[in-house]
Amino acid sequence: MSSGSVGIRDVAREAGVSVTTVSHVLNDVPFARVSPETREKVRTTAARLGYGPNRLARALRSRRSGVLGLAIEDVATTPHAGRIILGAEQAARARGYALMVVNILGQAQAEAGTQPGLKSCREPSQRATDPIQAGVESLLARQVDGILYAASHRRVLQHSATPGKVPAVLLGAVAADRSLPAVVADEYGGAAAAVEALLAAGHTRIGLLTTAEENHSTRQRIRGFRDALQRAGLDGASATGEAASPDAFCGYAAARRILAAANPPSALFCCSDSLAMGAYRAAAELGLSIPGNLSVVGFGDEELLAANLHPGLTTVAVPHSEMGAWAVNRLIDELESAAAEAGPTPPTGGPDPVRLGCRLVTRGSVGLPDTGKRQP
Amino acid sequence: MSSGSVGIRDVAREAGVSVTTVSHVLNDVPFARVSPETREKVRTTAARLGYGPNRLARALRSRRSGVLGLAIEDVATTPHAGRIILGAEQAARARGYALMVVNILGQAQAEAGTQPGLKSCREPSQRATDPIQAGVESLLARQVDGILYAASHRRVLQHSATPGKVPAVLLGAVAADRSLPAVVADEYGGAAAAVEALLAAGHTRIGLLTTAEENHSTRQRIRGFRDALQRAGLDGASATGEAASPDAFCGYAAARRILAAANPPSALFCCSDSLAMGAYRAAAELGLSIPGNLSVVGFGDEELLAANLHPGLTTVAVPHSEMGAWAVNRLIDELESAAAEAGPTPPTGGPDPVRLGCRLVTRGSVGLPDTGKRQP
DNA sequence: CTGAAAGCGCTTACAG
DNA sequence: CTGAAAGCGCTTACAG
Repeated sequence: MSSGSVGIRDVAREAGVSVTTVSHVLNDVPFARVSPETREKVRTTAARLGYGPNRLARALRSRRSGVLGLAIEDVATTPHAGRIILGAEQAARARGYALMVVNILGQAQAEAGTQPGLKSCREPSQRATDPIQAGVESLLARQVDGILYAASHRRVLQHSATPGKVPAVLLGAVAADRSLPAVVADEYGGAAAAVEALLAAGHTRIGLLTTAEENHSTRQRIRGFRDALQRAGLDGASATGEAASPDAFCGYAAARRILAAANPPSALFCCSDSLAMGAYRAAAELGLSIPGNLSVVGFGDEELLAANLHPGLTTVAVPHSEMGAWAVNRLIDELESAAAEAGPTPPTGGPDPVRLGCRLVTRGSVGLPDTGKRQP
Repeated sequence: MSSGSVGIRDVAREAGVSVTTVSHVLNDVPFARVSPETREKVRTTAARLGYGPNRLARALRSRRSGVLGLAIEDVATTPHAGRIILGAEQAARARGYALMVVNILGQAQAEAGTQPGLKSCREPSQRATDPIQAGVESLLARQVDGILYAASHRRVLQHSATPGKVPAVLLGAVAADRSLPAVVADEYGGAAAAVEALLAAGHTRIGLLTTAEENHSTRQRIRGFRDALQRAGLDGASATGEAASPDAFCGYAAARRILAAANPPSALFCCSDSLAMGAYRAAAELGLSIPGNLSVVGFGDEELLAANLHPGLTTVAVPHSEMGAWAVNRLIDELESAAAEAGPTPPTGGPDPVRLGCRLVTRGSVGLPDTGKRQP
């Protein structure tokens, strides 16, 4: 009904005014002088008829579709995608925009090899085969007002000549030339917060369970871990285990190595929840109870893992939903300021991406250091 | 560039023909008689100028936006949403459509209480507060050609006066009056397949680990389990454990009860991967190795859990991506047949939803029955 | 304070 | 085989 066949012309006729006036009133056009009585009449008539504007007509005429395009990598394989979509869609709807979504396939794997970019560096003839290019272009062809690009793992995106002529914001990635606004999670700070919680509980021997994989996220988490320990006057390099790959089994193997050492740590900071899951198994096999004999902190807050482990895993949550909302609001701000003033696009927020804080989610895996004697 | 400022008029001028002809050629209008030479000239000119149609203008004129609306429940809290979006978007793009996504919040919880419907049964004044209504209406206001509604847990949706005047397809749910096409997963068959794998391995004492929660999915899985056992001449009611809630901890408690019984089963069919995770812990505590002493099959194929458990969990995968694709294709078929013929909408596919098969994903948790003596 | 008119970029009868 | 013209439903200068 709200998108029924009643148009602005019907409202105008019923209210006894011109379509111009109806348009002015319903859109609250700033400089339109319309008497309060007329406004009221138009409003009630529109409501009575169940008038809803045809967004297509409006978009065509005003050259603004009110639609934001979200290009998102590996929507089905990363559990984060849903939260980004949630945050982005809510924020968009709250400001009167809609979200069009395209999936960018296979970036998790592609990343391991060459670094694909927002705009590929290959010859034009191969362009169509670049999934990023293809996805972004299908959005552009739909007249979206702006684009959000969400990378599944943080990395640097080549994008030379912006995705098109529309503004864009990056999530979980930065542009190689820093020309695009970007929002990332403060994983460094999140890791530090995790360590600080361990320190606060009294731990002084804190091990690190990480993966050998070269990855920006992991590096930030390790740095956050090391720096937090150093600030506390402790050495972070002692008990480190590197899992061959970021799954629980490799985490298990690495954790066993750490815990079998001469002076094993009383707590473990794990660079992912999967690794932490492996640490749980290692602890169980070694007869160490969590958190009685060993405290564990994970990273990622994957509900499915963290809440199902026993005891529940205390872990660092990445603010995906907030990142989605931030990116949308940043994009809309740019769109609307550009529309209001013919002035140049506002500064993109500087060369550095905005960092949103990671929250420590406390469940049951952190306790006091084990003071007692352990079974030999 | 493809959505640049070059319009059909530019192509027409350059090619020395009318806009009508350009439109006819580029859209392959069936009854348009255009000479091959002219066609060729138009095509090359369009390509040379980098012409891309303005979808907004096309949509306004043809009354078809080429956009499908996907209303999806609990996108951030269920791990399935991403796969549905993936399948739906891929299928849509392959047929020239785009996907607009809105999130329907809080249905996982709402479901426990009253059953919300596609169209709520409350007074009109409260409508705006119904999240389903609000989401679907925001899609309709955007002139989508059709709607996909994806429920997070299968249930019956009240929808009396269809979401609007556009066709709709349901995913993981059915309409109360069966008036809408719907696609669901064949969870009954999936459960049966899991049991059959266990039977094939030689198991005859197969326990059931389920939850007390009243839920359509769970009921189907239980029925599939029971019927498969019965077909094999076995009794499925013997070793059953009901977890208070569907998480790993309750699964653990229930599994301990089952396994502590006098004549414990040699295999366990679990109605979810989370429950299976609990079963792993129970087995470990009882000194039972998987699959040496106990075989386990889960349901859901949650990568994060199933692949991280040790050994990997053999489990039933729900075809979310295929459901998304099926629903999109069904919707587009309806849209396009309605456009071609003025004839009535084709039958909705009968009163029953289409059931897509669930695949058994084999990892390492199923083995031969334990023939040997167990530690007392 | 209000309205007549142009036009966004297409598609679609319709005429020839 | 091809084209002139109307019109989808709005917004936006512009005139009064």
